Amino acid sequence: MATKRPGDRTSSSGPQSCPSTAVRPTDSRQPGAETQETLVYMQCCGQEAPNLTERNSHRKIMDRNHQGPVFVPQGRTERVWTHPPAPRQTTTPTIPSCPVSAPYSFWSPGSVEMDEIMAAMVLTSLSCSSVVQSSPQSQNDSLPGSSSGGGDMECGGGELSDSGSSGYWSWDHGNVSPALSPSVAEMDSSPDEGLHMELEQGGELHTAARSKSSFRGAYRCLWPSCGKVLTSSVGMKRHVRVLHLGSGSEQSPREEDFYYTKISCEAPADPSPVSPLPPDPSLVSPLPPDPSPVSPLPPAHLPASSPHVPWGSCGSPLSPDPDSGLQITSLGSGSSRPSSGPESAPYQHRPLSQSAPSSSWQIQTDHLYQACAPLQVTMSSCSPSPCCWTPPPLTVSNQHSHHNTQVMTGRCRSVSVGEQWLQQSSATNRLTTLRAASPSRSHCSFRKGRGEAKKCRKVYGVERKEQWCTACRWKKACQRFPD
DNA sequence: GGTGCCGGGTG
DNA sequence: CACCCGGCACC
Repeated sequence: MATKRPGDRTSSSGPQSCPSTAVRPTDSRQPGAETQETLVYMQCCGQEAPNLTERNSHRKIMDRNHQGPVFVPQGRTERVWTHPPAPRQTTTPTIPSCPVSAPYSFWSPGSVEMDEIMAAMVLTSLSCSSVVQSSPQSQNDSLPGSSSGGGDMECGGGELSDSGSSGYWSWDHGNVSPALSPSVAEMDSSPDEGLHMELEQGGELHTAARSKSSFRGAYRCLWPSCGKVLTSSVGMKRHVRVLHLGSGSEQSPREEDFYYTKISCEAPADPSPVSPLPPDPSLVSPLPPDPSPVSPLPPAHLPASSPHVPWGSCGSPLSPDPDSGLQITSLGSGSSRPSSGPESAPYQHRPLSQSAPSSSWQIQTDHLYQACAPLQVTMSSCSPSPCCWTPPPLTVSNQHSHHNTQVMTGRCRSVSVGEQWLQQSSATNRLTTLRAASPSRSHCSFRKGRGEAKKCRKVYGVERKEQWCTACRWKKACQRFPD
């Protein structure tokens, strides 16, 4: 019943999810995610991360993940959840070198502070660099002890990233540890990752400290809630294949190309904190790697893009950043979508190689699609208001997610697209998504604005009812063009 | 009023 | 389940 639903939302999602969200992103909501993040940050900053014990284990996992192509979402989630306790561990390390002095206050005992700190850090990092990467394993193993907090960061990032959120972590570390010149070691050897890029970035960042803009070429994952940025195409392909397409078996190698785009950005000086390409922590992949990317949705970019918001891993929407959307958008089809205002963001992202336009559409659609599902999940994880586009149903740990998942999940996958529709809808969808994202969690919801969604009825018309998806025919939620 | 979809009914 | 439809929220 309609009435009922709304109620649910409010009760579960609204209040609970964002208790005091407005102010602070990380609150009690999701202990797991938040804590984790916190942890990561701390470590990164502090580097020494005394608490590594737990970390280490995680790292290992991460490392594995990095190296190994296969990520198990579950792993991520679990890890994440496990963390919660960890934060406390962070003792008050004396971390002198962190550039970001203010934030560091986190050492101080309140978790709350931690949150704030995190937020600050995130902002900082965002401004500094957009590009991130999952870090290589090697560092992790070696441990943070060595001066580089970077290692930890990455680790943390890695995990997250692996899980889907990774990207942003990485950059965080970059930002965070500007002072620390990331030791070369950090960079690590794996060619896949395109570490060298990091190096450069790191170096620049460190040197210039976030203030300047460093140019980088990187590959950004276009997957809806994943904003992961890698320096190497190979690494990105792998990322896409593993995390988004599934173990990568089915898809033709080519397919990955559609899911990422090359970007060159000048970072830093970016005034807008949010904008940086955030690798969306959110995530990713739970969706079954559907080989055929067919989903009507336009690039979920928006949501994805914003994801950068570190906290929560939510993708983002905290602050509805138009910026984020930009990047992704571009790739859709260069020609077709000029760029909506927001898209024109400061960063210049270039759609790289997306070869066939048509394909790109599909991809986008998929993203959206997926995005939907994930969203719910994300929300849960995201602490603050934002909701999110994140992903993995796996993570479902929250209240919100429950219902969302149920609903969304179901729909996610079926779909064949009405191409035409896509184009039109894509634009609209985007908007929709944005909206949804920005408001608080609730949006994820089910009933979305009517006007924007095109369903079978609109697409095919009543006359061609045969072509409607069964759900539409039965007056159920449209499966073909899910919100 | 048209649409999208939940909730419920029937076979 | 598949197939329908009443009814309601949205637009």
